[in-house]
Amino acid sequence: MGVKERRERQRQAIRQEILDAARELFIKDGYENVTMRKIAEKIEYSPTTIYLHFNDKADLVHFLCEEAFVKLVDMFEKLGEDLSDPLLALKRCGRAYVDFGLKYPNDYRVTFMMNLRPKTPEDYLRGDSMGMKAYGYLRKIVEECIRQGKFKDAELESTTQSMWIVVHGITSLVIAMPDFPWAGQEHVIDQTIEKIIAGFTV
Amino acid sequence: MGVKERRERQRQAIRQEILDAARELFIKDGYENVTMRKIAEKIEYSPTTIYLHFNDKADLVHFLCEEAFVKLVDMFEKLGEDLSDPLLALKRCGRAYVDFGLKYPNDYRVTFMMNLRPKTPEDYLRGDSMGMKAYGYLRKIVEECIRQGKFKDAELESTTQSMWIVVHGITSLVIAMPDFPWAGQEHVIDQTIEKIIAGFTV
DNA sequence: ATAATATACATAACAGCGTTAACTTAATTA
DNA sequence: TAATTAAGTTAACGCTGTTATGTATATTAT
Repeated sequence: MGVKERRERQRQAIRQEILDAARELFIKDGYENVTMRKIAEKIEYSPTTIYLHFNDKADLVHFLCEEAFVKLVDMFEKLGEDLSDPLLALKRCGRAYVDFGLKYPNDYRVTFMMNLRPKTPEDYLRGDSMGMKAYGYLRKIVEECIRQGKFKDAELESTTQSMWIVVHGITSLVIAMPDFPWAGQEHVIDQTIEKIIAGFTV
Repeated sequence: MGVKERRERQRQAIRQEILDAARELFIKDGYENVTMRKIAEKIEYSPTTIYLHFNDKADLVHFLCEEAFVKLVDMFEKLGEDLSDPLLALKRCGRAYVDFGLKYPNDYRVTFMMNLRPKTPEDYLRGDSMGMKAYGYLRKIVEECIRQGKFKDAELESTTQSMWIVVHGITSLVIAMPDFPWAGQEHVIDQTIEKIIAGFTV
């Protein structure tokens, strides 16, 4: 009586087809230029089939972005292992954040620059999204900086948010204005991260 | 023979009508929810009339945003007058930037978070947009910080960009995630600005 | 005064979008 | 063999920005 299981497998198979097609288009063209019809055409199904697997376009793309952010979380987990030099870990963490955002600009845009599917304060506190999980790892490193006395008189939550603000500032500005005449993009990125850390280091 | 002048006046009058209607809708509903048809209905013209005055929707909204950014530039001009304490001026300048962005979130979104009508490097260097003019004033203050030796070993352009990155990070993140549980929004804003300045202050 | 011209609009339409309702077809179960 | 369930399609709705075409009016030239 494995008929239900087989059907579920088939169901998941086409769901995956949709995701793969959508991801390819999304990475290439961004949210606005991915259309349900184009996805459908790519997998040779009718557009309405997509709605048997996802509530709407925002739902589908949100799922893609979560998949991408898993990679960021993975990277953060590794960085959080060695906290012997938390300031260095923090710097590397910030740099990893920026690099991730620049590697997946469309995913980053949807997650942190567009406010598609607006969230409530509770959504954030639950921390079920990968973006928020990454925030948690950042906080852990900041916590260790404070614990080891590298940051003096720094309050955990607000300091974490300052750090987040800075790496987001870099990422989002470079994504939004890639052709801006940066004074050495690499240099500016590293410098800004270093200086905000220095600002908290007494 | 003032007929041409009168026609031009009438032409400008309806252009202004379009701008006023568009601005009202834009401030209230944001770029995506302003439609040419809604603007047209508001001024009781056909939608196509708008195209006699603006190339397209992006063109029209861009004009609105430039109008708003004039206010930021005005503010910056005043702040740039007294540079006796350039660090304080820089802090106030950063704070003014953020306050402006939070006061006109839709204008800020279009100008610095959406990359509608993508710009070339030359566009930036010409510095004809109000956003870039504001950048110029920021740089002037940073320049004075360096000149007075408040910032040591700081390079003008990259330091200015680091400052811009920080204030943009604050602004864009708060705009994109207004319901995030900030650890005291005012506090986080001021702290982040203060700490990046401190980072550059040896 | 009449005819030609230029300007200011409007109407209708195109091509696309996300999404929903209704229908068909095929596979499974009773 | 009949009833049921699921999968997928077709057609349509109500939008969107934008363009091509037409019309009426005001100005200019004859």
